[in-house]
Amino acid sequence: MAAKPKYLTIANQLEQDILIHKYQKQLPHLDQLALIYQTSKVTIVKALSFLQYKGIIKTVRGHGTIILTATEIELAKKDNANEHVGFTERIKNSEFLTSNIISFDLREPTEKEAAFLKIGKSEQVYDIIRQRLLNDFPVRLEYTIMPVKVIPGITKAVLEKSIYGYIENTLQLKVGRANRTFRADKSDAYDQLYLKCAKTDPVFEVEQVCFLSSGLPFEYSQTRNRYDQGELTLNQV
Amino acid sequence: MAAKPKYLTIANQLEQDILIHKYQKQLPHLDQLALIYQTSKVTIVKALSFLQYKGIIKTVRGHGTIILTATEIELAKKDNANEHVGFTERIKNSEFLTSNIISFDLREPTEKEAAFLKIGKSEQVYDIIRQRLLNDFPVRLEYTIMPVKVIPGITKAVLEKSIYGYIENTLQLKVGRANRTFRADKSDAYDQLYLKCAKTDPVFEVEQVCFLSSGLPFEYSQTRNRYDQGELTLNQV
DNA sequence: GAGTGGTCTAGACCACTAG
DNA sequence: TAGTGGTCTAGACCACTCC
Repeated sequence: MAAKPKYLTIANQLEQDILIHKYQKQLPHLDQLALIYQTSKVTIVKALSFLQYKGIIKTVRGHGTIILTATEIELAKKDNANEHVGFTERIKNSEFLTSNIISFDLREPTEKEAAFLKIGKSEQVYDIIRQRLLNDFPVRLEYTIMPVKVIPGITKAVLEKSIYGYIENTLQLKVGRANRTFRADKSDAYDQLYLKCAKTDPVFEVEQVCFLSSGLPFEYSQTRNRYDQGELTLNQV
Repeated sequence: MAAKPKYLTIANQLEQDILIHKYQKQLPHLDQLALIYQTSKVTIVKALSFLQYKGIIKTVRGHGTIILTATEIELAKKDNANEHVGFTERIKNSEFLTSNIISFDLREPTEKEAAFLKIGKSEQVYDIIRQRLLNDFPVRLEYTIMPVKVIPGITKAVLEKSIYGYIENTLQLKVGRANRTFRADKSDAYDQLYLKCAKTDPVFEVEQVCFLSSGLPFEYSQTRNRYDQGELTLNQV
């Protein structure tokens, strides 16, 4: 018995069929698909709504289910919004991402940080600055603030590995939602030093607040990306 | 009879109830909600999955439906990814957005443009450069390329009003998906001139390809935002 | 094991598109 | 008006969490 729900199995099968051009511009009718997959209409609808979400098809009420053009499907796959989730820790395929800890302190939060993390002014936070290198070339500078109360026991050893791994495996906490803001900014002296960028080079900044699945904020961070090493692509309706 | 499907009506009602703290940390069980709203369980599930998508609740199989913290809900509402859809034309509440046409020409596309727009090298395109001002202050510089064949009849009068309005109302075409890439870049001489920014100021660039609902690409554009006037916020899981 | 969310069915009916 | 996608029901059963 497949662990996957039937509608996902059907969605994946349909996706394959679309990719090999088994269907041309349109899929068969819902009833026909229900017959083909020996299932009910509602299940087919669910499968199709998943494919629509993925940017592969488009349903038009009263008309039919249209397969998007190859160009649209191709671009939809460039969407990397989810790769920025846990951006701090994500390692891309076979690339060599390393950390260089620039500083690691304990202190009280600023007013802004306390507000973002919903903590009192006297509750201590870790103040972590890390340089991230991709194949030995600096790509990001990360300023991370975390409340000690929420994420206890961070050490240099943890920072050198993965904070997220520590949170999920050692502390057995689950990471939930995140809120990220992307913007351009001027580079400052630290950027120039640690990103090896010119004085006139901008940086691509990602400011984020991350929550545990319990709803507790556990990280406020600012990531300064070399402007030639970070961009975000979205596919939208 | 409400034009809205029942599950949306229920979702909106539940959202209101959550906002006025009618429920504390958790919603009633599915069966209970089905009873309350005199509907079937599946409809309730659909309503909840919509609220989950909106970032208001979180369903946990085997446990219940949890209301996210006020902080999370608040941040979820800052997501402005969809405001960047039709960014070129969207006018914010009661703000005064105007256009200043810097140039408007017809020419053949570059190789890159032809590739993005899926047209031949000899098919003419409009080449439009517009400065956008918010309350008389320059905020964006837009470079827009459109194939004449796809969007015929563009004039300066159209540009001064709204290209999207012309496409949808006059040409009766429907706008479909868009693919956008956000990045930081150095400002160039034009940015400095038309965005009134300093030589060292960066710009926040949005590069996009837009499609008609038919799947035909109709616009390739690069929008250069003053770095203090444009940012993108996403809320993710 | 009790409780709760998720999936699935078969069929009715609604809403929209297009000729 | 015919064809097609969307919603809805009532109830069965599955999958997961927590005690």
